[in-house]
Amino acid sequence: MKIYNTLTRTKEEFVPLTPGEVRMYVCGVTVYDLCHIGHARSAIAFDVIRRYLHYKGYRVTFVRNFTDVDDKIIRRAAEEGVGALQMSDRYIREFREDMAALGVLPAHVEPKATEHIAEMIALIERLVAGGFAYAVDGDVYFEIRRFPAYGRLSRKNLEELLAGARVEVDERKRDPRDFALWKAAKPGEPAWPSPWGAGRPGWHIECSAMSMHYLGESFDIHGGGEDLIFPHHECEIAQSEAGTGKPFVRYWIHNGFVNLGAEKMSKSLGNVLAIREVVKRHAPDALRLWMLGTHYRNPIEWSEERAQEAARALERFRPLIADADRLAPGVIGSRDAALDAPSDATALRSRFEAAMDDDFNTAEALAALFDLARVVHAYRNAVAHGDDSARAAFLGGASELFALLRVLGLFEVATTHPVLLPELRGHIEKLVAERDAARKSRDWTRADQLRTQLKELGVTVEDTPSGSVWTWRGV
RNA sequence: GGCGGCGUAGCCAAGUGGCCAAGGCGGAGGUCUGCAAAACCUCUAUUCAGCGGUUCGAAUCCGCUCGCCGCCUCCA
Repeated sequence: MKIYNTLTRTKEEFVPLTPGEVRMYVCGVTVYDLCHIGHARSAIAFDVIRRYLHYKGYRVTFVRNFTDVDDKIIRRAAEEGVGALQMSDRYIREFREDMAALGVLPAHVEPKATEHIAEMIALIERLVAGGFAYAVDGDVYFEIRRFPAYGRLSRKNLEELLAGARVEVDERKRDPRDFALWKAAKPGEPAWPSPWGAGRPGWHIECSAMSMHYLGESFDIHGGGEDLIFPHHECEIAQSEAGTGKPFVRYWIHNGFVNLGAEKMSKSLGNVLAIREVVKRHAPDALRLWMLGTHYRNPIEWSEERAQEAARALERFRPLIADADRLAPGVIGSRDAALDAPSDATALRSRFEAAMDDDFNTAEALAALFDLARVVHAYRNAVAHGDDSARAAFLGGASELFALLRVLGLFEVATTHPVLLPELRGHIEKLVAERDAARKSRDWTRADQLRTQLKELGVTVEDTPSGSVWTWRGV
């Protein structure tokens, strides 16, 4: 399996530190507002990576943090007249709600910065003791010059960084490029006691402290949006490696942006589309399929039309569930229903795996699954036309297909449809039976009338040689 | 200014040296069907922004030109 490593800008063979085990950390969100579809992309990209590693048989430990103390949180909380922690708690709940709606699995550990202040202080003390950091008036800064590898991840030239620095120069710093590890408290701000006085952590230190706390001083994968490469991840490497003297992370993975129109979506530009809004109009699987159609490192442009296309594409898979379920209830969902897939299906599974092994190429992997769907549909047609020998191939192929779709987080629930009330179900079944009777007596007018009536209830009726099949997709 | 990315069919999007350039959406024709829906089959890029070069061979490597975008500041 190959992974594109931002550190080397090449695809590298993936070799975890401990055989059979993967430890990964992904930078989560700063909780001061609702999440937008850019956050959704990052979450889904790493959700798929994590699922695929699990599928490959690795024991995965996945950590995703919450930044719950920060300038923006403090400012927003002050504006709304609520406590900072109260505000961050609220948006953590909102985040979890959004992730659940998107079918993104929870991380194994979801640490909050405010609950790991002690680990941060300990790390900062190590840095000060090692001569990598210095305290000024209750602030503590990391001294960039003491860490020559600074700039390696983002390929920044330190001299140019200095020349191009647009930040206002803080005279107390030894070097304008030095960054804050600890910030002295201003009146009214959340603060914790520390050897340098009351204050709060700088942004970067939390991820170093929490990732090493849960995953060890060296671990396998660290991810996030590509905007985090500099300065965030650059600073994390500096702090962590200066503190421990050990390599911090083996593989750095960064996802591309979601653009709105031609422009990057960002809160500071004010052009954001909340996940909350999007899931009102589009099925989670449609959004996921849309995103996975583009490689995770490439930019992707949001549009309603793209999402609708994805929803139509999804319909190539869906009818197979209902049919497989009718022939052999439970086959699709259950793991122990080990059916032998026909050889054309297993060949496509190999193609799926080869694509995913190549830096998680979900676009290519999906192509294999659409091809697999075509194969399974052909078996389905054969069964529908009375060829009983195709039955096993159909069921085996279908269970293979949906097992692989689930690796991408699609069709998680085997029979995804809204809850159908028993009374409505009874009513529908009565109409379908009535229509069947009309068809038997060749009363086509009546049959078509009933089809129209059913359609108004959200029911699609398909006539097959083995009888009429109906599906309900809500009204 | 520095660093990086992108430009592939009507639209979206894989492919980064060599079988006919994946797949999806859309479109055209056909099979099946009482009608229909779904599905299946066939077709829909002699060509990969443009121009030069390297090579037996390039969408893929190199150079130049044009166009678009990101990072360098909080940001997934």
